[in-house]
Amino acid sequence: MFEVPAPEFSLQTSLSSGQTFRWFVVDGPSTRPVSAGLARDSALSQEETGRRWYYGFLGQSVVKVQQEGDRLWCQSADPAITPNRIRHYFALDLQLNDVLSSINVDMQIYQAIRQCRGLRVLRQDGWETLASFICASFNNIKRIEGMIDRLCQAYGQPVGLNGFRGFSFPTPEAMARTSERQLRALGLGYRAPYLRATARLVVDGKLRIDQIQQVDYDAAKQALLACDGVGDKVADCVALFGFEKYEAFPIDVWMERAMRYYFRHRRMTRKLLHDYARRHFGPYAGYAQQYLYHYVRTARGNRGQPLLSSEHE
DNA sequence: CGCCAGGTGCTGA
DNA sequence: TCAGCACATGGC
Repeated sequence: MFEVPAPEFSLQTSLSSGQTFRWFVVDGPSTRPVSAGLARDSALSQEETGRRWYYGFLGQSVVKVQQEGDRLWCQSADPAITPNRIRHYFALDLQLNDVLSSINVDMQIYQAIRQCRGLRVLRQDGWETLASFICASFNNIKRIEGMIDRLCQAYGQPVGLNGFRGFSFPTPEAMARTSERQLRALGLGYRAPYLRATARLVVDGKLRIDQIQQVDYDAAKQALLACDGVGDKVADCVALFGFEKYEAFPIDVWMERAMRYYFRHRRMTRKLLHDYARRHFGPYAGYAQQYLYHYVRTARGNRGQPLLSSEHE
C-alpha cells in the first residue's frame, strides 16, 4: 500500500465520466464488481462514496485505488505499479488549474467546470482505448461496458487482487486470432468485423500504436482514421483518451446537446461544432469537451434538456 | 412495444 | 463535399 498526492482531483468524477469502461467497485457484502460509473447511486454519503475502493487496470496490472481528500491510497501486487505510474495514469502531474483557466471562456463551460471540478483526462493504454471506442460507436455506455467485459473474459488473462477477480484486456494478437463469428457471439454486432480488422492492422504492423504517441494530433488522427470502424468521433476519443492529444474534440449526441448553447437556432453539423470548439477552447479543447460531456449527462435542468436516465441518478 | 445509445461506411447527387 | 440510409443489440 502506498500513497500518492492528488490535488485538484476527483477520482469518482474522472472514472464515471465516460472515458473509461473498466473500473469497478466491490460494494457491500456482495463481491460482485459493479461498474464505477454506475456505483454512485448507493445510499452512501459523499464522504463514504469518496472513500470507496476502485479496482481497475493499468496495462495488465490490477490496481486498487481509494481517494481520501487530496491523496490517493493505492495497492497492487505488481512492483511496476509505482507512485509515478499512478501519477501518470491519472494525469496528476498536469496543472489542472491552468488548463481549466485556459478553457474557461464562456458561461456554459464555466458551469461545467464548477460542477465537475477535479475531472481529469486519464492516460489510458492506446490499444485498449482504440478497441474500446470501436465498440462504443452508436451504442450506450452500459452495453459498451458489458461488451468489453465479455471480450476480456473470452480473450484476456485472469488476474486478481484481494477479493477482486478480473481479466486483463486482450492483446491485438488475441483479437486478430479470433473469428468474426466468435466476436458476434459476444454481442458485438456489426462492430465485430471492424474490431478484428483493426487488430489485424496492428499485428501486421500497419498501424503502429507506439508511434501515435510521438506524432501530433493531425497525424495521429489520420492514422486512426485508417482503421475500420473508426470515424471522426472515435478517432478523437482515442486520440484524447489514449494518446494525450488534448486538441481532440469528440462529438457525439450528448455534445450536440451541450453545444446547442453556442448555436441557438442555427443549423449544426458535427464538422461545424468540431471546428468551432477547437478554435473557441484552444489547445486544451479536449478537456472542455470532457467537462461539457459530463456536465450535460449529470446536470439537472440544464436549459430544458431532459433529465438524466437512471444510469446516472 | 418504440426509442435511444460516446457513429461509421457506403451510395448517389 | 454532403445528405440519406443500413447496420446489431440491449436498456429503458
